[in-house]
Amino acid sequence: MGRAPCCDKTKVKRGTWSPEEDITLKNYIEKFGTVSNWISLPQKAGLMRCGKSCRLRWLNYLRPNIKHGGFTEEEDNIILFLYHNMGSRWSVIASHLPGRTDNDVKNYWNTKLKKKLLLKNTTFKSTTNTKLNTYCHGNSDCSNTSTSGVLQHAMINANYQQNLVPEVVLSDPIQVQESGSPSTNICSSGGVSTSSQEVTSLSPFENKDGLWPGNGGGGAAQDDDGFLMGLVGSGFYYDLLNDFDFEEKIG
DNA sequence: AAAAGATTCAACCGCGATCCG
DNA sequence: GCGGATCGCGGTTGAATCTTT
Repeated sequence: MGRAPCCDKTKVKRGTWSPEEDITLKNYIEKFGTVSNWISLPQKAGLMRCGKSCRLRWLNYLRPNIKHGGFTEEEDNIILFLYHNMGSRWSVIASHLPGRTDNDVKNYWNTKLKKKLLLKNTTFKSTTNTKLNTYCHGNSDCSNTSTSGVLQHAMINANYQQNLVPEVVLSDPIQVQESGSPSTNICSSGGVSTSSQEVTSLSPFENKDGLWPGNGGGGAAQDDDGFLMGLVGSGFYYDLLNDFDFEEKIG
C-alpha cells in the first residue's frame, strides 16, 4: 500500500499558476497572515490547488523580498563554500542568502554553478604573490580581505564533515607569517602552523579530526608581500572562484 | 526561416521530520 | 507513547524559451 496523496489530483488544478491565482493567494495571505494550515488554505481562499502547491508558490515566488536571477559573485562564493562543506542542503544555503529561495539556489547550482565547477575542476595551482581572496574571522586582521558576516556565522555554527573541498597545491611554495594563537595548527601537509614557515599547499577547514573548526583559536597568516592569507577562526578559507580562475588570470 | 538541441526554472513528487490530539 | 496529519526538504520533471545549425 502506497502513501496517501496529499490531495485529490483529479480535483485540483496543476501546472503553471495564472496571474489571477497569484492575486487570490497573495490577497488571502496578506489578509489573514501567516498560514498555519496549508492543506486547508485552498478551500478557504477559493483556489482549486493543492495546499502544497500553494505553499510552494508563496514561498518561492509570491513572498515579499524574493530575488530572482542575477546571482552576484559573492553569492556564488557563498553557495560554493557552503555546498562544498555541507552538501546539497539547499534550504540551509538559501537561509544565508537574503531573498533567495532553496529552489532558486538549487536551480542555479544545477544549471550554472555545477557546470562552472566541472569545467574547471582540475588541478588547483597558485603562485607566489598570488593574492588569495579570503574570508576571515576571529582574531584575524581582516583589513586586506573580503569579509562576510554570513560566512562567519556559517563557519562558527556548522560542524559538518569536510568533504570535496579541493586542496590548493601551490606550484611555488610561499613563506607565511602567522600571528595569533599557535594552537591554530589546522592546515594539513605544509599548512600554516607556527610563525614564518613555507607553505606548499592549503587545505581549508581541515583540522586533525577532519571536521570544521569550532569557534576559537584564530590567527592570521601573511604571504611575503604582507598580504593576509586568512586563517579563519581555527580554519582557513580561500575563494573558490578565484582559485578556479588562477590559470586563466596568471597564464 | 525552420528545425533541432540545449538551457532554464517553476512546479511536482515522495519521503523523513515534526506536530498534535 | 502512538498514529495520523501536515510540513519542509531535496530530487526530478517537463513546458517554455533560447541558441545553434
